[in-house]
Amino acid sequence: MSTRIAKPHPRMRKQPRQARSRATVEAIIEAAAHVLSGLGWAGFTTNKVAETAGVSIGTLYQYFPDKLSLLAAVRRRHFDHVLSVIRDSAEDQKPLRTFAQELVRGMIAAHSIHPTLHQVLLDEAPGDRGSRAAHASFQAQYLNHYATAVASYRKPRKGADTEAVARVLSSAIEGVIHNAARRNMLAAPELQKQLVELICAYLSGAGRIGR
Amino acid sequence: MSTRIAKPHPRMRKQPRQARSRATVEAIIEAAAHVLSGLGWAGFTTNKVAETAGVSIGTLYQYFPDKLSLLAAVRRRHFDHVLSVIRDSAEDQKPLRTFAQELVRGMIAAHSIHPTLHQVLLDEAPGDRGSRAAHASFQAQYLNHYATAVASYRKPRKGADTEAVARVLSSAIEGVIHNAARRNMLAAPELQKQLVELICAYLSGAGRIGR
DNA sequence: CGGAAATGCGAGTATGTTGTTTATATTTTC
DNA sequence: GAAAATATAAACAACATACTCGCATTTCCG
Repeated sequence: MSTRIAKPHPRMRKQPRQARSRATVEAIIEAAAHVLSGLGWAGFTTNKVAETAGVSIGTLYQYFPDKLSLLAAVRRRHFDHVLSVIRDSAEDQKPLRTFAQELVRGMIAAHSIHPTLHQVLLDEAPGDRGSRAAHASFQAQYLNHYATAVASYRKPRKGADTEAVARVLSSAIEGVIHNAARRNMLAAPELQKQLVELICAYLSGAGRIGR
Repeated sequence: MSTRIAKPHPRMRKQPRQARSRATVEAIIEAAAHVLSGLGWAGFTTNKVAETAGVSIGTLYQYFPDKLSLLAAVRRRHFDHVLSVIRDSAEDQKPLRTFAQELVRGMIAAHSIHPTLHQVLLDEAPGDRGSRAAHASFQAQYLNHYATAVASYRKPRKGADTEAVARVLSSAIEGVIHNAARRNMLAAPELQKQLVELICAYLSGAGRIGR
């Protein structure tokens, strides 16, 4: 009984056709994000992901041809989420403080699900060879949204590069949130408040003496 | 908690007595920092460290009983360095902007040697079992120096927790520097300038409207 | 010198990890 | 009820790596 398993293209993953399998795939990606966030890239093993998803290792390999494609799926999902948060915060013309509050609230919420996922994705995990364009695109959009906000809330000054300001602002926010996540302090209201203060103070450009 | 029966961490298996061996040990620690920073905790192998140090693996194990003791040595050295930078920046009574400039310059310099070492040490590498007290002590001193600066430069306000402000400030600075290190942008003068701006703006407490 | 101590070497080993496959079992569809 | 889709988990093969051991080389010191 030779199983006539058609394996014409081993690099193509199987498409989930029934509802059951779609749920399985979703569970796998969710578990992957959880493992990645909790154990880091070093602890990100396919077996561990399958176990966490409550699914057999064979099932995982039925939908993801290899480890990296699974990582790519997680990355895609998370980046889409974060991008939507920034986009929503900066879409209308709001007062500076309102913008800051919504942004901070959204970012904290996004990182509360998988506290260190963002950092792991950026630092530890290997950049995807398969979709390098997608990664660059995310970075560009990410910065672009910040730059838009900076441009609209900060009066133009001589020698103040908007892009540089956007980079400093975004990395400062990320740093604070990442640090808080490491201490399980994301929910602290004091943190949220001070982060808003930081953003408002920087963008309104105070503290400039004799310059 | 009573006395935890931790087997004392053997710092060094053998004490270097001659000048040659002292140089060897130094080379090993330096190489370890380099590997940790460049390859991360996952790429931190004893063989790789020995190779980088231009030293045989056997020599390494003559002075460090195991991998973790080597990590501990790197951690000790780096933390001492960073602490001294903060201490020096905040020692005298200087104008806010001067303090910020010295702090930023020092931190950038400290991270220019091994760009991502700090982050790897905090995030990826396992917390040392042998000297958990030392680690906590570093964290405490680190925050304490920031808190001192915050207290002296920021007028007390109702409901503004000094410690929370210090934590936000320090993590924001770390975030910016870490991000810049990842892009090899640590040397950019625009970064340095904007980071100083951020610190001054936040500590001078501008941007507060109707509160 | 010259012997002893200190230092350095690096192939080898033992032990584990992990991505992936495969043969088989169960569920869904028609 | 049969074929297709989906799930299972044991097993494997390949690789990685922390650490040891026997020996070579350098330094010390009378």
